[in-house]
Amino acid sequence: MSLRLAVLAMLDVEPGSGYALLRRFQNSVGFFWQTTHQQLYKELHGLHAEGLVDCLEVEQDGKPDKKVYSLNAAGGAELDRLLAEAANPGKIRDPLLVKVFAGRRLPPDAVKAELLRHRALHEQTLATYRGLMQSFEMVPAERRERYFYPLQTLRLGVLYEQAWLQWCSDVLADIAKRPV
Amino acid sequence: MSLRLAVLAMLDVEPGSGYALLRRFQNSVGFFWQTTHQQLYKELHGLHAEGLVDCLEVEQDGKPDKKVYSLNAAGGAELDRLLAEAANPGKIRDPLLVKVFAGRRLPPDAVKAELLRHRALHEQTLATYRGLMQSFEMVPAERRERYFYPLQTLRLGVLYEQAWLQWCSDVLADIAKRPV
DNA sequence: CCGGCCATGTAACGCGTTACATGATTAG
DNA sequence: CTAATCATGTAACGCGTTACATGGCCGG
Repeated sequence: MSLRLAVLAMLDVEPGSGYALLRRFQNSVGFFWQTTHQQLYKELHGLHAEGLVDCLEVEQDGKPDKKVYSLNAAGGAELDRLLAEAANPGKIRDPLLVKVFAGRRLPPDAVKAELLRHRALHEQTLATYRGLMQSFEMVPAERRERYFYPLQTLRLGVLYEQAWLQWCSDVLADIAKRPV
Repeated sequence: MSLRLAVLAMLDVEPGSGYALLRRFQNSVGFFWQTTHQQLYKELHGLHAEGLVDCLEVEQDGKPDKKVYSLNAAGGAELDRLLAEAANPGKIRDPLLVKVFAGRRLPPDAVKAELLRHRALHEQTLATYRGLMQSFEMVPAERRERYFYPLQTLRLGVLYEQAWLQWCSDVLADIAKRPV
């Protein structure tokens, strides 16, 4: 149900076409709840069929026509209902940990290489989150209140990536210390 | 493919029935790659059909019969092949973040309550991981080498839960600081 | 007697991913 | 000329979850 919640929340902020929503998605909620355009369109169809969103077809010149979706009263109620439901924490699900678990079977250099690669990837993601957080700081103070909660989610992203970086470094250090 | 990798890795350590594997799973790899008995049995059937594991039916008295699976040469080769493949980092996927993202629509107390609940859950999980790490310390030094890699994965669990705890506390503090 | 453990499975459904498909405009 | 952007969709497949199903043994 989180995709539905995410879509309704996006539409609550601002109406938009599936395409536009997807791009907004990928630069915000998408960091901690991924989706594809196929799923998004399907969800929008579903929401429309249930009467939770309104749809307006807009003709454009030079660009394909689009369908602009917006939240209606029923959709707002549904959003509030979903927000009131308790959610369980998501669980860790990372292929790298499965590989490291079985690391004994691999030559140490292969493990090291993979850890270095992942550390670099996590550094990149961390930089992305930091960049986004900085861009929030440029929002004028009177409008910053609107972005209070989205900003908080980014803070988790930063802590999350830092934890992974720390771990990659720790494990690399431990491997180096091992008797050969 | 991570389930397959995890199953092969478990069988590499020690053969066992689907049921026994599941329990071992839930106290080790299962922390960062979840599965259910249904999926496990399916995977074992598949591995057997592909000739990657051997299966021995064992009759027991007082208990139902069981099928003990063990890794064969082909399975070992497959395991090494999967281990050699590069894996991508898993992405964050947590409903709580979706909710917090849309937090504006909720009364602050509801957000606080949910954060407190999640903080308690993460504290529990952290305690579990810490307990498991301690039990590793009791393994005699000469056999500890075998558990080097599994122990490393637990360290990530600890860092991960600590990051979440930190975040819950940070957000709660920030909410408290806000102008009402 | 009831619930939990041991042990294995089938079936239905939904979510997620990948591939396939179209077609105009614009920037390099 | 090529690639990207805008814009929407269908189809197939596999992974994951939940429910359903069975049945003996053991401890409280």
